[in-house]
Amino acid sequence: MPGSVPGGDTPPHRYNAALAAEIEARWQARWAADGIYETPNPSGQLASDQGAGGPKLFIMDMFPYPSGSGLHVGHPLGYIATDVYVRFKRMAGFNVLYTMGFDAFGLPAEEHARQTGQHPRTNTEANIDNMRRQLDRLGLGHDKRRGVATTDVDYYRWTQWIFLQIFNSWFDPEAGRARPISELVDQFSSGARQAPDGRSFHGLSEAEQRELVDGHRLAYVADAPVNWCPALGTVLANEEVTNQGRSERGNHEVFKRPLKQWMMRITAYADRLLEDLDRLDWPESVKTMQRNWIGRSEGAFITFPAAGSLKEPSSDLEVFTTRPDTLFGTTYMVLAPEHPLVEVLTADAWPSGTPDYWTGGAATPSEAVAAYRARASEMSDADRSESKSGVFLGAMALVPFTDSRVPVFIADYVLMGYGTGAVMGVPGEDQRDREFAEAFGLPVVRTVQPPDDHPEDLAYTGDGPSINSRFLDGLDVEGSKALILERLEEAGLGRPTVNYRMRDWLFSRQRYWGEPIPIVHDEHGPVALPEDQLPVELPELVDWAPRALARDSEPEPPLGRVTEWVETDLDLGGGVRRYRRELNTMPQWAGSCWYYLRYLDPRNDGCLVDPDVERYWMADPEPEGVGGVDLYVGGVEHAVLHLLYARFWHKVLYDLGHVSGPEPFKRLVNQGYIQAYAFKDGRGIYVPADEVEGSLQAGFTHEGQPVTRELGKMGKSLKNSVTPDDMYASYGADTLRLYEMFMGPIDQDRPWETRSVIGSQRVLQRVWRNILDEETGELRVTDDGADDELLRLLHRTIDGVRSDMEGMRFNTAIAKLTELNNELTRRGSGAPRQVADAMVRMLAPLVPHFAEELWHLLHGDGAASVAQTGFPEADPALLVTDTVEVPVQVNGKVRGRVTLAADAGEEAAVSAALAEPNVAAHVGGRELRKQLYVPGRMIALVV
RNA sequence: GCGGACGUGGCGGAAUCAGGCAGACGCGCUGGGUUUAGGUCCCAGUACCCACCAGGGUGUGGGGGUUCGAAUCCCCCCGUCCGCACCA
Repeated sequence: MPGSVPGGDTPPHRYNAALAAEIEARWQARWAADGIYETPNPSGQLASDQGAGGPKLFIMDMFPYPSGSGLHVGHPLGYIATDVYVRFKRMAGFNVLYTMGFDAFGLPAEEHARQTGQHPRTNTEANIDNMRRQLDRLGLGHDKRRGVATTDVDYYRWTQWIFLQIFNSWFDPEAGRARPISELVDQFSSGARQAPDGRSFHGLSEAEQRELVDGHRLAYVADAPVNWCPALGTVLANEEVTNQGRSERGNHEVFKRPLKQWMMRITAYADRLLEDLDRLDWPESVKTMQRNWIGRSEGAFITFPAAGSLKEPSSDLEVFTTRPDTLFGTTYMVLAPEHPLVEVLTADAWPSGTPDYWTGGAATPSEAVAAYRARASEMSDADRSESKSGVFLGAMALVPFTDSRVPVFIADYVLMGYGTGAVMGVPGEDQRDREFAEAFGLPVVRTVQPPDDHPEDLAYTGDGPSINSRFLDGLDVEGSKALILERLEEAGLGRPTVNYRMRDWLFSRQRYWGEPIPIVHDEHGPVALPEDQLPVELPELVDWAPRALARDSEPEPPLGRVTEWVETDLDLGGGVRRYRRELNTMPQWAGSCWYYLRYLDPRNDGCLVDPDVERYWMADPEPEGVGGVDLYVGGVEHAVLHLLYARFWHKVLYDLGHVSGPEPFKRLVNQGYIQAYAFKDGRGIYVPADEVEGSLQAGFTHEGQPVTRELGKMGKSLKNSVTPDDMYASYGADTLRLYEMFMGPIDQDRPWETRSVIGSQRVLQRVWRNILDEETGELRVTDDGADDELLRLLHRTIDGVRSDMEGMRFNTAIAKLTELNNELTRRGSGAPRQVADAMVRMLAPLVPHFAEELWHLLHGDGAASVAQTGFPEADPALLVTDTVEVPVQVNGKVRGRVTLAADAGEEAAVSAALAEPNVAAHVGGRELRKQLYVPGRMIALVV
């Protein structure tokens, strides 16, 4: 334990873990008592008598889930970074809103409840307390009054309120935005908008009217195939299912199951979610992930009349394609195995001449289809991609504008969830179709002339003149697309369309520990509760007994067990009636979709946020700006889910006039992960990393046995966690903060090395010693002014640290401060007061307790907090120098340095360079072919 | 396969935005000092090779190019990490 040796000869006033602990506790208590991190609102309950000074800034971390297992040193990395930045900005004169809440609904608390019988709220609150304790020790400058937990009834009341806003809205495609559902009802009612089948709205029954209107809502109930995860006892959003078809949480099996579920119409916002990405200051990787997730592609729907072996003559096939120009290269069609037309199209018997390998060896098409479907449902997605498979339906389809009849197959390379679940097979122009055609002996017709060097056996996807395409021949891809679409539209057989990979957001969960959905049901469907009946509080639920979570079980919302709660008598307008409550709860993402808004006005019980307060913090100063949180820091794992859902909700609230800008998060930074070495023994079992001995050269051992080293995520499973509590005990919170910020750029992953932490403590010890005598505790600062050289170094440091802090390059800011302090150390005497003063203020954002202690030693106990002083400003006059030392290159190699007047011209610079002996030796009297002087940077000579 | 990011000492990283002294700062390591000892703390050295020094040569994954000058800009290749992945 460095610095904590008892009874040694450690000087009594050395800065070590014990002293740090005392300083940190003392200042944290004082800061809390003085409320120095409380940020005023412009009006309302959190306004200040002094008013809100300086330009506003809203800085946020992604709020954590209060896990029961505690923190490791990787967790606070982002929090420390935002805290340093916030403190810097406050000292630079900004009114900064900075706080933290908890995303506290979720599965783990409910699982814990099932195991222990303890109410999830008890467990959740205990976890929050523990996490607060660990985080408070870091000295983060949060405005504690503003922290919220999504599980607070006063909070989820507003989550439910937002749900009602969404439920009570529809997306008007002409206006391109959400509007109140009442305006849609008015349109139907007045006849301005026709019901789809041309009937008058007033001619519809109540049930029909409700169904029509409900079908337009942004939150709606749909009977759709959903991801049912029996092991978790709930359905999951597409976003929560991995590519392997398993649950992201826990890696459990997930099954497709048709169910009535709440959906959110996020697809209506697909284009706006895509377009506005261009206006955000976000990492390019995150924008790319969102673009890929939305998956916009322009193409066309084309109708292929079914031909032959028809049970129903009208069962035409509609496909989606991005390449309508290749229509005449269609030599077959494929439906997804689950496609609803499969039953209709499947022939009674194989047409004569059907090859055996088209039948899957079955006696009839129906048997082949049944067998293929059964096989496909058992195969994992990974197995599927191995090779192309499928079976013939015995049916044919007609290619538009031709007499060409092509066979119809089902195959699992066509997905029901994308486009129409049916494709036209064009093996000449699509490599997947090519592979299928080869497997099934289907003809290949090229419709675009490939270049001469294009391999014969590959599809050609590039541009070129159309061939074998009738009236398209000779046109390029672009021209062919335009003409074929024109002809298809004339013929009523096709139209341009935009297709998205993104689907609507599946919003309901069969869980207890989530926000109740504020809906009741009557015989016609869902009815919104009026706002004055919010919150709908979670009923107490005592029955935590686990249910059988068998593979073939049905989703069962736990709230259904609270029978006296389920049935409720309400007067929603037409007198008291009996309603049945909605039993599903919201997904964990709901609470995190809008918490940044509640930070602004956490105690307001009249609205979710006061409009005046919202505008102050969220409106963009630039007229073209998107507004929102000025800086949002969090892990890249939320690139799609949380950040997409929050943007969607924010846009709905924007359309309805509740917020002032279209985007919630103007600037996003992803902090890197802290990795740690993990060690495996000979059996491949991880051993506790802190018990391993040895080195890379000598080899690593655990209890005498050799172990192998690898780098991985810090955590329990790799037995390589290091906790902040360990670091507080060994070094103190300020050293931990300094080390984490010094390790590297904020957005980069980096390996944790406990043995390196000592370096950051040494830096602080040396600063301490330059200001204070370790033996006596007396100040060592001198009242002599700093000499010119030191003063210039100080101001260069201020200039550099300021711009590094501004750019969140804390590692280089720390390096510059270390250099300044090393210079003081080199000089040996005490630091001149003005230098000590500036250095302490520059350190204050990084090591707030340490700096506060020194600040008060320098200025007396009655002084204001260093956090409330200004950040030092560089004197421009001290940044320019009279003379500069410039390297001299001869033929591209540095051969010497000369000192020049700062304003020296090229001739003076070159003659000074030639006078330098080593330069002269390399020039060797030869004639200069070229000379140039980049003022202050470089003299280059060419001979 | 497609898309993105990246590649610098034994290690983390700096210089990359704007081409201009590569290796700031820290860890580790080596030597020395303090200390009864270990640890702590302090001082010096530390890219590689040659050299007593002065100095010279090589060097930023590899190859090529632009330039007086390239870690930085351009092209090709190799490698690592991340995301997507039969999306019609």
